[in-house]
This record gives sequence, structure tokens and C-alpha cells, in this order.
Amino acid sequence: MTVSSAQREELGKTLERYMAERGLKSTRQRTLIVELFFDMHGHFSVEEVWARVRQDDPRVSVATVYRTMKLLSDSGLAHANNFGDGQTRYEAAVGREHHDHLICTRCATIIEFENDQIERMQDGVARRHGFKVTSHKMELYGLCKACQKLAEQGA
Amino acid sequence: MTVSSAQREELGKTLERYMAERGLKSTRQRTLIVELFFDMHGHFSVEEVWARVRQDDPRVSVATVYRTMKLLSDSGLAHANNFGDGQTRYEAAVGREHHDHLICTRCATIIEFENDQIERMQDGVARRHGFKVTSHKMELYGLCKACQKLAEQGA
DNA sequence: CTGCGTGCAAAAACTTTGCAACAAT
DNA sequence: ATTGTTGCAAAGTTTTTGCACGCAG
Repeated sequence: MTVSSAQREELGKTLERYMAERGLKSTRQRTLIVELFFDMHGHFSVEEVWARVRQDDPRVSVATVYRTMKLLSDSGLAHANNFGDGQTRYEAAVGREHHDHLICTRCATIIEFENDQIERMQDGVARRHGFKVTSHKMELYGLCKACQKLAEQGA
Repeated sequence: MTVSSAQREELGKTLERYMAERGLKSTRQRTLIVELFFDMHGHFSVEEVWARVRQDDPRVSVATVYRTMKLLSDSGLAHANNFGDGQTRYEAAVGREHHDHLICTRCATIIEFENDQIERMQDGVARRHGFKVTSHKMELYGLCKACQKLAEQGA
């Protein structure tokens, strides 16, 4: 699932607006990190994004990647996740439907899914508690098909 | 919602069995930490549990609390959560229904809720993906009633 | 006795931050 | 020019671990 050029443009505009609103500047590093991050598809730690960025420009520091990922997260262009290992993983939030995750606790495979019915029920729950929900996350942990087989075989 | 004595007994048995199975030993520290943790109701960081434990025995080290909470988590008697701040929070997993969380991003209030219908739909999703779910977590982030009012008043 | 558990401090893992040089507007 | 940004290294947080001693079984 590639981010289309239209979506990419949309993304750029959102980011520009966000930065303009708070007097932030567009730099070579930021542009590179954002560009590369949105070309990667999945859930990446800062370390992983940094590794990719260094292929193109070895002089970029981790600190800048940390700062830029936080920027993307604050601006709503990326979502920050915590899947239980001790690091924050980011994923693109544009050009995609909202979705949740099935996570294999054996091989760490992540399957994404989407279920409008569940979303609606979540909204209902929130409403009944007087909550105004701005975001949510739902993760189902267990064994994927392949790992169930391996587990049966005692591997 | 207090853990009843019957539930407490159940808890003790589960833990004993778990420890016996792997040759783990029951110590003064472990007993104290487990006891106190199950008397606290809520979602606590290791630091918070430690603070409580030290009231009763100032000689217990954080390391032991870390190790014991991990033990509880591994044995299924406690659940580990990550609510976005950078620390793991534990909550009792016995003597309670499974539940999920509404989290106020302003005042950090946590409301628990339970919804069987959603649970069933989650199971359905997992089944369709060939997943065998062992646990899940669902968190709705937003503003609680009180904070919505404060926000309106521009506070 | 045997070996797991504990306390302590050191280290690890991840993330943030102060600062001087640098770059964008 | 002015102000935000970067790289670096230092420091902050949270959690884990090595080790010598102690305690449970």
C-alpha cells in the first residue's frame, strides 16, 4: 500500500501549515526524514528510521530523528505506538484508514485490521461516560497462524 | 472493589502453583510485595508499588519490586500497561472482570469499562485472520467530562 | 546443603536536553 | 539580522543485570 502522490502532496501541505502556524522551519534534515519515513511502510522505531536516513545522509544525528518523529506525532501525521517492547514505534497516519493491530507474541508479526462496527461501539462507550475521545488504540495479542502450527509441533 | 478473601486465596494458589512449577521460592519480600500490590486498586508504576512497600519494609530494593512485578505479569496475575507516559503500570488481573480503559489526556484520570459486545467482535476479527488471541488491550484517549468544561472555559 | 533470591551498584536501553555553531526566512 | 535547527555529548528515565551474600526448601 503505497502513499500516492496526491496523498503525499496532502501530507506536505498539512505539515507546511502545521510548521507555518508555529514558526517552524523546513530544513534539509526534516525534509529527508519525513520523505523517507513515509516511504517506509510499517511500524518503526527511531533507531530504524535513523538507519534508513543514514543511508542517504550519514551526518544526520539520532537526536534530530527523535525530534522530527515527535514533530510528526504532534502534528498528527504519524502515530506513536508502544507494543510492549520498550520502544516507541511510529507509523504513518496519512493516506490510510484508521486501523488497529493484531500482534503475534511469538514472531512479532503485526497484522492491521479495521472494523467500523467496533469503532462505533467504542464511541458509544465513550459517550456514555461523558468522554470526548480524540484517539484510541486497540491491540490483540496472540499467536498468528504460522506460530500456532510451530507451537503444536513443539518448536 | 475489594479483592475478597476467596479471591485472595485463589490468587495465592495460582501463584504457588506457578512458582512450584518452576522451582521458584516464596520469600518474605515477594510475599509482602504481592500482598500490598493486591491491596492497592488501580494502575501503578513500579516506583509507586515500591513506595508502598517501603512503608512496611524500607529494606526492600526497587530491583526486587521490578522482579516481582514481572513475575506477577508472567504468571498472569497482573497486567502490564503502557499508557503513553514512559512507564509500565501494573494492575491486578484476578478478582476482576476483564476491562478496558478510557484515559483523560488532560488530568490522567482512568475510567475502566467493560463491553462484551466489543470483546466478541474482537474475537471475530482475530478468527478471520487465523489468530489465536491470548490477551488484548484497548484504550480510548480523550477528555473527561470535567476537563471538557475546563477546556471550554479556556483554563 | 543447593540453588534461587536479594540488595547494591553498575550498566543498559531509550529519550531528552544544553550549548555553540549553523541555516532558513 | 533574527530565530529556529542541528550535532554532539552529557544527562535523564526507566529497567535490567552481575555479583557476593543470605535464605528457603
